[in-house]
Amino acid sequence: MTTSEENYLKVIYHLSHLSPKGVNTNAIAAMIETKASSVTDMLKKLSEKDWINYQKYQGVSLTDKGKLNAKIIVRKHRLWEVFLVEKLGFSWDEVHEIAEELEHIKSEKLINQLDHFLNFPSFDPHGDPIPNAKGELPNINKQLLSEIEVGKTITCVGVKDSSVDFLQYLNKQHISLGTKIKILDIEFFDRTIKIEVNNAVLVISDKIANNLYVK
Amino acid sequence: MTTSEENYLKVIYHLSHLSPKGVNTNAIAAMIETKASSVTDMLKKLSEKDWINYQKYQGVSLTDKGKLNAKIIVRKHRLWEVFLVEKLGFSWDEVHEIAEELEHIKSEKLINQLDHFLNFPSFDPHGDPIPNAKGELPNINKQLLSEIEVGKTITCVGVKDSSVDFLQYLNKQHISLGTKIKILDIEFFDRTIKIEVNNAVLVISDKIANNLYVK
DNA sequence: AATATTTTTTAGATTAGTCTAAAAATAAAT
DNA sequence: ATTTATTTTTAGACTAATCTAAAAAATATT
Repeated sequence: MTTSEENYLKVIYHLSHLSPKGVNTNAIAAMIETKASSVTDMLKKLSEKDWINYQKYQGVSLTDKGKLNAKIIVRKHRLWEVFLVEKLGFSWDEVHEIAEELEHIKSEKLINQLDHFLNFPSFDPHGDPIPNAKGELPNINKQLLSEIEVGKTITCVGVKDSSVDFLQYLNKQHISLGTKIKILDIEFFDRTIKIEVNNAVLVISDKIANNLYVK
Repeated sequence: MTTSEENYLKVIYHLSHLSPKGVNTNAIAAMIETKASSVTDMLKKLSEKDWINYQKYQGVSLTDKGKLNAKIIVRKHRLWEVFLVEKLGFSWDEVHEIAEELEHIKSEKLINQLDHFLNFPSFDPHGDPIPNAKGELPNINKQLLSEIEVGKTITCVGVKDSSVDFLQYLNKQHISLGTKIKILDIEFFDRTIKIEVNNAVLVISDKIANNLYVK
């Protein structure tokens, strides 16, 4: 499997959660930052290898084989992210790009030894679940902060948007995984939320609340 | 710098120690496992970028810029090897291939943090010196076992040939870095050497003695 | 239902790295 | 000093992954 093929599988895997009935060519092109025509070419190749179900103009889905391959890549990506943060002292907003390269290193033994070395973590530094060696995902029960009612105190367990910008916003507010948050008030007009974090009061937008997972 | 370019620089760096007056096209081709014509094409490109001194039919040498780049790749390769052995529990005969991939991961911060995490090692699992971030190599004083005289007791500090076959031979004989070896006798006829290792007597060939570094 | 818009695919070209086969230069042997 | 052998380079072709431009299919709009 080439690096390029792996990237396509991974992107289709992620997009198929948003559009379960079939992933569009243009959506893939946007994620990979390439042209739709390049995507079509690759889809034919992936279909040839039986990793995706592809019918012209119909959108694609992963086969079982393709899904397992995709999960193994996601597993590698997330384990390397844990390594970078836990062992090498990187911050959670610096690791994605490096993990994008590390995820393509081939050795199966490497990744299983790494898993062991890291003590078989279930979640990466952004709270995303790490598939085990069989591709199985840990159970998760988490909600968006925007779904919590006034008065409740919850714990931050993940981010939906793990862009550098959002992560750095959270750094600035001293919000990280494990941070306790109390919902003080929700403004009806614009869904702005007043919260208590680290013994301080903070007002956050709808957009923030829609990208923070809590439990 | 592409992975392929990095591999050429690395190979030229290693070969230039064996043939300091200029590295031959065919020698490079043999190491990279490619054809001489492919090497010629790449030499033109590397020369274009000012990483090698190249004149048709004359053999090549690295420029200062090229040498520094090569050393950074060697640094990465050897640091990853230390990581694999020290942290992930790999054996010294398993790490080369994986490090061949890891050495091409781009982040400079990554490699410096890894260096720190590993406690700034000076030598890799085969006893080869690790360049520091500036490309400087640690001082080494080592000799081949074949150069030691009868009666001396020395310590194994490295291997010249780090092929899987040789390393596994050493595993079988329980010889590793740090192992003490006493020279009991040298057979004049075939340069076979009788040694004492781990409280046992062992006879080793000329070829073995020519590939073990000791101090 | 016909037309316009968007999405997707095809056709043909490009680039990096490789290859084979043949030509040219260098080195070795008579 | 020729001839022979070896090494290196050139010329032209191939593959994977990409691109642009145009055609075809699907979807949305009137």
